[in-house]
Amino acid sequence: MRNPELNAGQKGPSTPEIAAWIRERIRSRRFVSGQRLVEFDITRKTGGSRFKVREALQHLEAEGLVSIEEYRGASVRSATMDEVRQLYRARGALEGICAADFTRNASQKQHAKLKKIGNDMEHAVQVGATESFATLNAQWHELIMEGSGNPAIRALVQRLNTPVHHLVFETFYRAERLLSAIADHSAILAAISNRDPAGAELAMRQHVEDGFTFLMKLDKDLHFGDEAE
Amino acid sequence: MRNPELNAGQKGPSTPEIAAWIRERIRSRRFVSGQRLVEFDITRKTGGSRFKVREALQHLEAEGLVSIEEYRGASVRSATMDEVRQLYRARGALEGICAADFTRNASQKQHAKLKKIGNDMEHAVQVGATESFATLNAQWHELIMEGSGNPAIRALVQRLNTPVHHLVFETFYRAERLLSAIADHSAILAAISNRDPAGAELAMRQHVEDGFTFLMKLDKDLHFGDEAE
DNA sequence: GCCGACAATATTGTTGACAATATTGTTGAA
DNA sequence: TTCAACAATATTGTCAACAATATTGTCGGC
Repeated sequence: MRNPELNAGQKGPSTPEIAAWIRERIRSRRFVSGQRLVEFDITRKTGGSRFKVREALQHLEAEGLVSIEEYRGASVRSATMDEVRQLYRARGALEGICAADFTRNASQKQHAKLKKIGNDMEHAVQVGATESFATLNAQWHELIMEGSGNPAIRALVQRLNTPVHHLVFETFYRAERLLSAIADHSAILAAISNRDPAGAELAMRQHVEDGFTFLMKLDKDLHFGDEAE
Repeated sequence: MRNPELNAGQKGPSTPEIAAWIRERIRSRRFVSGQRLVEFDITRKTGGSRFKVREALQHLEAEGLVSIEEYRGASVRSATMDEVRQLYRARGALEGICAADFTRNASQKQHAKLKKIGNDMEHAVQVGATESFATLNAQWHELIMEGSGNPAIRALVQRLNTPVHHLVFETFYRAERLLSAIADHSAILAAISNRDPAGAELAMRQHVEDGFTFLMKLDKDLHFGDEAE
């Protein structure tokens, strides 16, 4: 148990690598909400120096993933349900814009690819391949943001997603949601194909906000009887 | 010239204070785009230790205001015009959402205050009080985000604004823009008063995007003949 | 005079030690 | 037993010295 899990050559991992390591652990729920992130532990487990670990934590704080208190160090930040609602509202607006801009700016190739991913997703649902559905879904949304010519928004949305990932993950194991997502995607694709930016925007926003509604229901089921804090 | 400009008691300024000091200088164009921020200089001028200066710079990097390269340190990041366009597009979407939500959620008091600030702005234009117009304008937009019940979006927009502040600043010295902004605000207020969320959203988005159009024209005038980097 | 190689300086990255503070454990009395 | 005061430990914040790298200045050859 002495060897670090992260080993980048001789010199130890870089600050971004450490940040990514922590981020991944938060995503995968190995670091849970509220858990304190002790510098020394991370130092040992990643093999990075304390200085770099500190830097990494600073970055994560700026991203909103952890919160740092004086003399108490960093801990995993938990988004309240209301915060998640706000973030989803923002995401809906931003991805809506991207859908509209995709309609205007995307290349023929990107249009084709979007259609293909959509088909693959339908197939994944029929087969029941949940993980590949999740991957495809992420690709689908990424593609729309990419084709819209708005890398800045894309980066923004990526950040918005991070603090709520654990919940999103659960979503992909519910068949109802999968089917409804497929239907939404078809509607969005139809609007895009019809060169209807406003329609695409509206449909996309609805899709994202429905995602939140579903999430909220799910959360009620999962954390039934949890006490706060 | 030996005394630091920033003096917080005996122990020197804190990390956030240093960050704010740098931020302010970038805003006011005393640090211009591309300029390198040498740690030692900032150390001397603020009175903070190098360690804290470093931390402050890290924070600013995460905010997107400066970029840090290995062994070359921090320099003021310049947003390209296309980036500014994307940021404004995002801002339009987000503030649009806020306008719609303000219509639904804001208190009577907030409605009244919005109206009052609007009147004050008109007055400021008539008198030609540019600075107070700028302040009021910021307050006006803040109030809408506040009354919308979306603090997360508010924080997001605040970030979006920072990297383009120098340009925005110039805007407030052009009478045409001031008048057009007043007109936009009236339209937005009207929609809000009529309890028309969709109308408010549309008007707000248009307002923000018009701001960008104006900015772009302005930029062409100002940097006429500038060579790129 | 102009250009490239080398030396000198300046600047940043990193490490380790120490100080300040919080957290935990222990003791003793009510 | 239970609680508060104190001591011990753990953890983070800060600093100063050193190493690595970039930038600038200088010299010699062409």
